[in-house]
Amino acid sequence: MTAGSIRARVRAELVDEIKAVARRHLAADGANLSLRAVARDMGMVSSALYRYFASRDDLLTALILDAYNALGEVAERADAAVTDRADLAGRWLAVARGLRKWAVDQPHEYALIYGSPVPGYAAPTDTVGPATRPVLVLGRILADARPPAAGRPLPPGLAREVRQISDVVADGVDERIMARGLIAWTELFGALSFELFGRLDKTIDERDAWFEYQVQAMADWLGVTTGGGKS
Amino acid sequence: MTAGSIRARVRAELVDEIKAVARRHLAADGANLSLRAVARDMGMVSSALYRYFASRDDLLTALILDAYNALGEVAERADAAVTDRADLAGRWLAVARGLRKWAVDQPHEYALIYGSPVPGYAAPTDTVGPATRPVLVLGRILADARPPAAGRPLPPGLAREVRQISDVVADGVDERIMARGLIAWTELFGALSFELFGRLDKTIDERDAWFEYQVQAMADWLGVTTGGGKS
DNA sequence: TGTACATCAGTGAACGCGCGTTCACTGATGTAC
DNA sequence: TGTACATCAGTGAACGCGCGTTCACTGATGTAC
Repeated sequence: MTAGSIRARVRAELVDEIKAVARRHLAADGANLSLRAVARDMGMVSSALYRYFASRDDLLTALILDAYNALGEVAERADAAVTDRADLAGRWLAVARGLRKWAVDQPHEYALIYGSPVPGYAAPTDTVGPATRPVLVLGRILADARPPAAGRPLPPGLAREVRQISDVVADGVDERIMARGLIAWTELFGALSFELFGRLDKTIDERDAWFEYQVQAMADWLGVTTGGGKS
Repeated sequence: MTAGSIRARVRAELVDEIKAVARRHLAADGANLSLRAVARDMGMVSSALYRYFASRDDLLTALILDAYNALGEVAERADAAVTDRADLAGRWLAVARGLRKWAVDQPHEYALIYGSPVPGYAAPTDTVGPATRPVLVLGRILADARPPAAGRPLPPGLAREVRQISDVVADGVDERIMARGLIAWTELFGALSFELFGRLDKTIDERDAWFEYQVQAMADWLGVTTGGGKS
């Protein structure tokens, strides 16, 4: 290994450490993360951070990108871990549980990507790719499952758009199926946001059971029931 | 009218004006609202605001309370406007549309109450009442409708909690019905958050149609179908 | 109706703080010959 | 292997800014008798 690569490695490690410290600061400051506070925790002077990130927004963007990628990877791994590839309810549940575990473990990173947008911050275009990674997993499940297309037909304009999504993520599955998937997806993230943003406080303490019930209900509704219900 | 009441009225009007200006500032600053900026817009010196609000957090709390109440009122009015009280899908749809209209019209107030929690801000307990106002409307619809209880049974601990909710808001309706309602509710707010927080950008432009499709699907699923579907 | 006093709204200066970013700099680490 | 130079990491001071909150104050508006 050449000397140059050492410098590069140290640099990469420092970038990682800065991001780790910054992630810890998300809890206290939310999206108005303080560069100076991060520098203090790093034992550096604030201007030194500019060797690693061009601006505060750049650091924030890096955190956002990492969060999307982490979440995407969680979804992919959860799906991949289901050995019976035909068990669609199983795959949906595994992905849902994986996403929730990640979100509960790093609530502030979840808030960063699925919470209210940061005022004055515009995400650069290169966040688009990683942002769609989790949906790709949903798409793959639908594409493999091809559950019966049920429900109301979509109005033409909407149908076109949903089909476009389906073409990209779900191998062109019927738009009613894709719409179902997106609705279940919306419910899933709605559930996560309710739980993490405090809407369940003093109302539902049985968080695990409630989440489980919700995603089971959506699995049933998706038409991929495994018949595990008692009734 | 006595002179004292004039002073009180002027005072109340100023409080309202301050809140209105502050609401406008939510767009730019989000939850880290600047007292000084509000004072500037009011043509006042910043310390003058302390005649009306004890602190910045107090002003924020007032905005949050107003937002909850406004949303609650919107839901109540939308429900009340449906003349056929037995038309449960109609009532659900009316409430959903009303909530969405409000949220789309004042996205920053929506973000304030349904977005990521403000770091360092703890909502005082008197926000609890207004916060539940919208759910009460859902409860009343379920209580009037009593759709067939379908779906999986709830595990005992969860069933107890959901029943408690049902007792408070839905006249003790069966917990499976209440759970359905809550899931639909979660989907509804998930849909609003997706739309308002940018998750639909560059993916679904037909916002109205998509929202309509989603809440129709949930209405059908709630078991309160009016049979309007073509298939 | 008029006067004496109390209440209230708003001012302006100040405190102490933290922030993002720039810039000239010092030393150490790497590269080329 | 040794030297001359270039690159890079990190420092420390500074700029200019905005913030929430306190405090003594001035004048106007209300109240009591």
